[in-house]
Amino acid sequence: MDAQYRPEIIEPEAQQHWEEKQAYRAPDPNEPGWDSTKPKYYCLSMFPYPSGKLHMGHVRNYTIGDVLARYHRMKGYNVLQPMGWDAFGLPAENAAIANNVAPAGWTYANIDYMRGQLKRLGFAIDWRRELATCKPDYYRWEQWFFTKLYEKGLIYKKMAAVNWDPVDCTVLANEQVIDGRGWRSGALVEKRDIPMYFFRITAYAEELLSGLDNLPGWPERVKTMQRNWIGKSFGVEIHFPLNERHEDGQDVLKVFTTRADTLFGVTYVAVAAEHPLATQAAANSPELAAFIDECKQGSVAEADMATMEKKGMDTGLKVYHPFTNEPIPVFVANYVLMGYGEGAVMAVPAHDERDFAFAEKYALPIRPVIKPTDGELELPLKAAYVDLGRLFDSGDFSGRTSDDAIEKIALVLKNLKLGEKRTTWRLRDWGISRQRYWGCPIPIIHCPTCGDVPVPEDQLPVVLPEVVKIDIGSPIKKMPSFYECACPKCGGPAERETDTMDTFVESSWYYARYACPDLGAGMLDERANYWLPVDQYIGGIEHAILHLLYARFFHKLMRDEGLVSTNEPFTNLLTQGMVIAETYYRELGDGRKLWLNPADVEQAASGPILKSDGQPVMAGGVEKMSKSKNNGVDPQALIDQYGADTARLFMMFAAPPEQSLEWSDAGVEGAHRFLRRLWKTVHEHVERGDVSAYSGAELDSTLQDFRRQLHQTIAKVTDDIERRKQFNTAIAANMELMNALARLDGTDVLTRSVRQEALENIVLMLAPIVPHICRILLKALRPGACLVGAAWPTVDACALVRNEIELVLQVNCKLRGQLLVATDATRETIEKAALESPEAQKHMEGKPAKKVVVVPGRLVNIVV
RNA sequence: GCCCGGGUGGCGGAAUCGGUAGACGCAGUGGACUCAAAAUCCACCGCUAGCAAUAGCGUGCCGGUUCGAGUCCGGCCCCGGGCACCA
Repeated sequence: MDAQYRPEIIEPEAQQHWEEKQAYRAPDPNEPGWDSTKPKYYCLSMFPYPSGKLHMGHVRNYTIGDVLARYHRMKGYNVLQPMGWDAFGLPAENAAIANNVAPAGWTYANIDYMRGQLKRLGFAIDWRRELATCKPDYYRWEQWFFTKLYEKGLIYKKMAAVNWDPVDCTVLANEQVIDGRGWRSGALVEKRDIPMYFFRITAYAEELLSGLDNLPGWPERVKTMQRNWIGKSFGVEIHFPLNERHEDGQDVLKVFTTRADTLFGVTYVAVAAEHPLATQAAANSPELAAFIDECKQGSVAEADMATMEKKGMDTGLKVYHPFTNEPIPVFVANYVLMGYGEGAVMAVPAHDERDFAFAEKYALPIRPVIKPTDGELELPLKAAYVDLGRLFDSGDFSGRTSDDAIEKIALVLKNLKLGEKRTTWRLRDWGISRQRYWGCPIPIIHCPTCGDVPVPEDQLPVVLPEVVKIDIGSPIKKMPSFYECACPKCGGPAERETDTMDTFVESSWYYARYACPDLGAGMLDERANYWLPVDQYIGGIEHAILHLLYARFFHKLMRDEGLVSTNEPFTNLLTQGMVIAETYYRELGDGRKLWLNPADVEQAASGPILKSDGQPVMAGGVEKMSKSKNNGVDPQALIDQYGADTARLFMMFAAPPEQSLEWSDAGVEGAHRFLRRLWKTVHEHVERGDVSAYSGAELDSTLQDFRRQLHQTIAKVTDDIERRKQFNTAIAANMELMNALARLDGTDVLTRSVRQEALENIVLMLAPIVPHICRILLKALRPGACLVGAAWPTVDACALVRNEIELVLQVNCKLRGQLLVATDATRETIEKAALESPEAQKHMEGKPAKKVVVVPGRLVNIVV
């Protein structure tokens, strides 16, 4: 064994060895190497978008996955850890325009570079399963599945709003709309309705909601976010007649409310700008038409809708209160969403904050009808009273509680045929059409006679041309060779759909395809049912809702198509916190921002400056590492300087996985120092000659204490990795053990055998985190041993036994000393010993004890 | 704006079920080794007062429950993630 720790030599050597031996190949059932007695463990990290280089978030994500994969391998599982590329997406098009290259070439070059980086980090990946979603052998099955769903009616077409840039004449992603303007053109963005395909995710809303209750391995916060997102709410649909006389079959304005108890407090109703009533009223009011146009400005993003100034305009139309027949004005309001509920809301300013603000702004009446169950309202209201309570000024319903009134009002409305109880969902159907080039083509042919016809299976895949010239707008929309085709039904001339699919579609089923990436005859085969569900899924918390909900949805779609047999795709979920970093930018002349990488910026006395020109830059706040804000930190420099093990160790030691982490490389030295110390310790030990690990001779108290710490550490580290998934404390425990080992001097055989036992176990415990160095150290300690196939350490229960324990002694909750008692001491003995101890006597100052609290194994607190 | 998290020394963090706040590491200070430096090793290291023993304060802020709160409850402030076309 070399006296020096040289990661630059041992790491590539280990990686080459693993690759040659296919050490991390995960055998499928009945393949060579498959062992039917081993339980399977499918460990999956979210695949990366090939943006160019890895960033620290990737290192964090994949190291967590690798630690869990390697740990379970040591525990005797048949472990699958695959890797692939979420290869379609917007950044490829942007890069293509900026550098005048084709998105495909750019993407493949990035994949090659990033694959090299992943291999350099030494992850135990089965690389033969690698897939890229932009390859036809992957997306052809997505297209095939699309046609199946289309035939089942689970996909349909409707009009929906997009961000329209009127200067570039192109659709913009929400990310490309900044302060209501197109990022390239700077033009004011408009909402425009275009036809789009939708996945009927709402048909699965109930199951997506209830299924969360059967996912104990998911973080509660993710389940809460998904529940809120799905947003099942029970309420009442109320019909406001458009005519004064209530007659059957008359026109009504439908609204949905969860607060039917406030019905007598309605002082106006508000409809969305796209609502038919608004259109009708605008026909003879140019002023209103102008206002409706104004509402159509701005982006379609909900965050923009919710933060913009609430505006409205009276349509002049009236509806009539279903109970009192009172006329109620109809407003058009920019905050009412056409896509949610009925595109109309009843407004109760007294009991809704938004309505209250709106009513104050437009001097509309505020009519309180709910008061606290055990008190009175302070009138006039200074703010909306939004809690449930008791009704007043509400006709026959006055005096009832809110809950009671909601039931009763729904019943009476139903009898009047003016409404009924209803369940609504916040979840909307999933629009998947994108007017972009670099995505999976939607397999539909538009025929003037037959309408929309799905592409037959034998004509799949619809291949996306990879060699294109790209500027603003999708090249396939200008490419007759792509879109001109014959109708599969009637054979007449027809046109192919030129929209592509949302990239979330590819990432909704890739986890299943890893089981059988080579399958040419179908989407999935029996191997998927062996490996699925994923036992451990690891990825960023930013995917808590969309990606994870879509993947759950897709799994159910695949189940109902008979492709998989389980209900949920991911049994256990670990949501890693974001790696965040400061963002820096400079304003360009036209108001746009040029984002600068933190690596190119340094802190001067005057503030941040660009290293290259020494001129100041603006700090834009701390955000998740991303391509668009250019604040990703490339791990390559770290790997080059210290090696993969140090990068992995430091990343795992920096913070627990679920916590967000502001990037700083302060402390990398310490991680590296620890590995050098570990190397040196093993080297010195083995240089003294072979010794076998301790096996049961009589020990003095020092060695006994040390062995107890060793086996406590094994227990703790096992629990930290397996249950707590907290690696920083697992590393810290090993560091403490190393510190204790360093204090253990003595070169007799017994001490050396205990040291051998400790070092073997430390090396095995650290192996999932720093596999390269541990591979060499294990070989040095146990000549002939191999890390691949090594077993996880076990706890020697005998080493943990102790006769006495130390309790904390408190007087009035203040720490006053320690108390050594027998492990099996009774409460009475402990109390007596505590009261008699000199520390207690001193601080009790002769006063009698009011109470003595004994917490077994922990402390005694004497209250005086 | 709405939904979900987080806030502990100079810094990253620990305290797992309400029981010793600050493990482990970084930075810093002092020392050993060295011609010197690097590396390594040893010691100290929350704040205030004190020579010290020790005392008081201390987990974003305000209040509450409890013998006991970083941990539980109520209210606020700040930071991060998501908001359906970034992935």
